[in-house]
Amino acid sequence: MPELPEAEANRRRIKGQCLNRTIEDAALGDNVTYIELPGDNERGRLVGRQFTETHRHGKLIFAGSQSGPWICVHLGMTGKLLPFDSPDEPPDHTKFLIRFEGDRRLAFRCPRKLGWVRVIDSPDEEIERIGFGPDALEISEEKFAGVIGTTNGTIKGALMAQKKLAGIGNLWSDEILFQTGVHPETTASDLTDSQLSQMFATMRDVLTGVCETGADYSQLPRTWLIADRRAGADCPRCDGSIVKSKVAGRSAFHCDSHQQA
DNA sequence: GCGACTGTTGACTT
DNA sequence: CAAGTCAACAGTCG
Repeated sequence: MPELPEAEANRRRIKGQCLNRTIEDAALGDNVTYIELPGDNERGRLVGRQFTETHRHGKLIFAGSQSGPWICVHLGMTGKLLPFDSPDEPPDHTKFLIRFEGDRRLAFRCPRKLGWVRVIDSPDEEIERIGFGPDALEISEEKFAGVIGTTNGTIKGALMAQKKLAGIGNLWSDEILFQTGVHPETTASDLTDSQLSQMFATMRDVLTGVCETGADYSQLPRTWLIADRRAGADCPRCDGSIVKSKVAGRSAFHCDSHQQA
């Protein structure tokens, strides 16, 4: 579950179920080669501490406290943070497991091992270190227009560039462009002020809308692309049809009628 | 069984 | 700066 709304749904689970409980243990799961996870010393730093607050920036999820330490989690393609209670067993493909006092547990499930977990001192420092741009739900319209409108590459690539704008990936970039009526290969710097303004509003609508459902796509309006995001599907907004292409190295889906190049 | 997908990013080359 | 390719991984689908 990898973009901003999915990260937000995972953050909320931690906030709801894993705060203010003393950590008794932090352990690695099975088969953890090739995946970045905290080492012995870093895991040891968590023991005896509590998470008292959470934070999210783009696709990154944080849990920690003012005095630290924090965990910083990236979900990759298939990562998920799953709180549960003993004696239930952790899910398959659990790579990192925190045991809180009492029965509460937090599992990081990550079958494809493209996600990671770090123990850090400060979310802001980590965001700075990685070099992420502003969070897509915190950026102002002016800064959005400045950052996106000056990119010489494709608009789809610009929306997905985490160092410009953090939080949007393949799926929701397609949705935003679909709803704004802009072709994914449009050169970003060719967009008009009006198009950028409309795209900013649509971006917020899409991201907040998905967040409100807890990233349950079945609850999203039928007029969105998401349910028909496959080659040959009828466009849910006009009499066009959905075509698949490759833009910025990713599979892109758009309507051949209301998203003209 | 094989090959080609897949919501991620990073390194590297053009 | 940006695009394209390859790489990392494992599950799923045809």
